[in-house]
Amino acid sequence: MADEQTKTKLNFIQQIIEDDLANCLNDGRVHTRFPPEPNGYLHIGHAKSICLNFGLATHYNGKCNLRFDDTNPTKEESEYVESIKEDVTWLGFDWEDRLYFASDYFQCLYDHALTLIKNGKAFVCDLNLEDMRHNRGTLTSPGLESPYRNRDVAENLDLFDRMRKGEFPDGSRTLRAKIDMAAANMNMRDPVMYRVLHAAHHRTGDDWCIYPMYDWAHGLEDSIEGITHSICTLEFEDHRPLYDWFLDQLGVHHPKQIEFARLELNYTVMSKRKLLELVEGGYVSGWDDPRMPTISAMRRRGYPASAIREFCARIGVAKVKGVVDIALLQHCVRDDLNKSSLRVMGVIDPLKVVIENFPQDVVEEMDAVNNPEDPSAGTRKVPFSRVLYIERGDFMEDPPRKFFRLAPGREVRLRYGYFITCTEVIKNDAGDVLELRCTYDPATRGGDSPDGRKVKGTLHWVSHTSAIDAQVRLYDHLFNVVSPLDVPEGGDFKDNLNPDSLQVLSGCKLEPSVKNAKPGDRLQFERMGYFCVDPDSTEAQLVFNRTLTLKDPWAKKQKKQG
RNA sequence: UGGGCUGUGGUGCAAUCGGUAGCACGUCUGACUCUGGAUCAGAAGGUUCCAAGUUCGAGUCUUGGCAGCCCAGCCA
Repeated sequence: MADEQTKTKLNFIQQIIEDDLANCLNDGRVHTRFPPEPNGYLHIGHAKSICLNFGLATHYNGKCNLRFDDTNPTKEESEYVESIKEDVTWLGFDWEDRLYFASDYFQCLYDHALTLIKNGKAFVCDLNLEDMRHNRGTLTSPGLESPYRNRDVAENLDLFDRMRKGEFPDGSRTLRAKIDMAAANMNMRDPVMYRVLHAAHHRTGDDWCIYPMYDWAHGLEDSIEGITHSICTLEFEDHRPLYDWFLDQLGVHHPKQIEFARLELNYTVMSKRKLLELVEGGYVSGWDDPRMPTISAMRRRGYPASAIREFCARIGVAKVKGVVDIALLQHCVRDDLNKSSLRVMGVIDPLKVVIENFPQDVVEEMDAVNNPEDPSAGTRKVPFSRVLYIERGDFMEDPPRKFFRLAPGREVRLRYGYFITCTEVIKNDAGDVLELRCTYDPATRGGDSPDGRKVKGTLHWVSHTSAIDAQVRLYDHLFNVVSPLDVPEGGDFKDNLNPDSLQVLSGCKLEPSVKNAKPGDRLQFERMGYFCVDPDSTEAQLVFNRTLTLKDPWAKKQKKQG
């Protein structure tokens, strides 16, 4: 697989790694990991982390583990584990035989906790949630030490053992690290290491009724796996001293944690909690609704993995929190698809055209180029006949200046077909255009005029004789504002949902060559954009998602003028 | 009236030992074209958060401010 990271200059993480390498740290080893919690589907922000961690590993000839951080059984499910594995693989990365789970380490973590207790560095606390909160103090004032803080080792050992055996109800007791209730860093104020939780775990079932907290588990997991560089997001900067403390107390392998800014994209939200809310509230059809910023949604929509990787390489890595313009992602997708997509003609909003001087029962086979960017893609035949369809938007009865397409009395080219001239407009009583009558110039077969005559417009079209009916789903931003989370007092981010983000069109007409398209296949419908066959397709009807439109200055101008 | 982190064109990133700000996306012009695509050529856009200092020279160093983000879950 192409290593996009080699193309760019060193980012600050690579600089740190190269310094470490130069100093012979970790025997020259580079070992990273991608540690998702299986409580939701992966999104484009995770793709950044995945590309970073796996990319760094391949770049430095190291390894990258996939480890599920499943320390909270109340939120985690196997469905998420499976989707995450699928997404990482689809993105093009391989954890080989290094698939791990935090739950694999529960016993090990427990034993380490025993060590801390024996060394007087951890204690069982009987404070309830409210009292503990109260005793924690505030950002500007120190906390109060727990009255249970100085229990002796034997009692702590006994109580912790009984916690594990299930003698105490949820929330009644915790195991806490004994650090410093007056620390300016809140994370150091005797943090909870274990809580009692009588909940079934997706992998360990009912084996445990106490579960380790993230802060206790995470750094140790990295240590156990021999991770050299623990790359995580900015909000864990203040947690680093705590991980350092645990690791130093235990005297175990000590990875170096490096924090970077997570990806934010405009016109969308990136929090798993909010995405879950959209899914559960039925605002979208599921985690893979093509409007979602999830990897599975992008895959379904037709974004190539290579385009996502390229995007992740281009946005760079830094500690500055920012918001990337979704236009950059779209640019990467277009750039990728432009080179790789086979072209085909499809009319999304059909308008019937009758070529009056074209013979009744003749069907001609026209030669069409499959991909002008790639001659090796070859050509195909497209049927042309007396009755065909063009895009409704390609005709205007009373066109404005600079409208290059069809209008009464005007001549345009049908791509790979003939020049046609509109001679008559047939309307119903309401004035809606029902069909167009045209004539064609037989001398322009294939789309070139022997007399050198030029036309301004070239239209795509589909022959009525062999058109395939399809459903096409058009998408726009899920939210209609740049920053969906910016809401007035009392507002909700869902108020910013774009009511027109999905448009479903049926009766679209496609050229016969797409007949055997399979879910996941990507095509360009000439002039209309890139499309991808949706899994909802049936024998009876193909369903296409529009991945993206082509760049369209005309449409943009129209939109600007309202 | 705590701690941590961060401030470079609209946006995202660059700028080796301090050497006079560059790339990409976006925007706007043209050219070309059997996709109003692609491609090509060009333009606009920056007191590098502010101030003082060191220096021949500061985005880079020093000091002092200011602003933004994160932290008070038995979530991760």
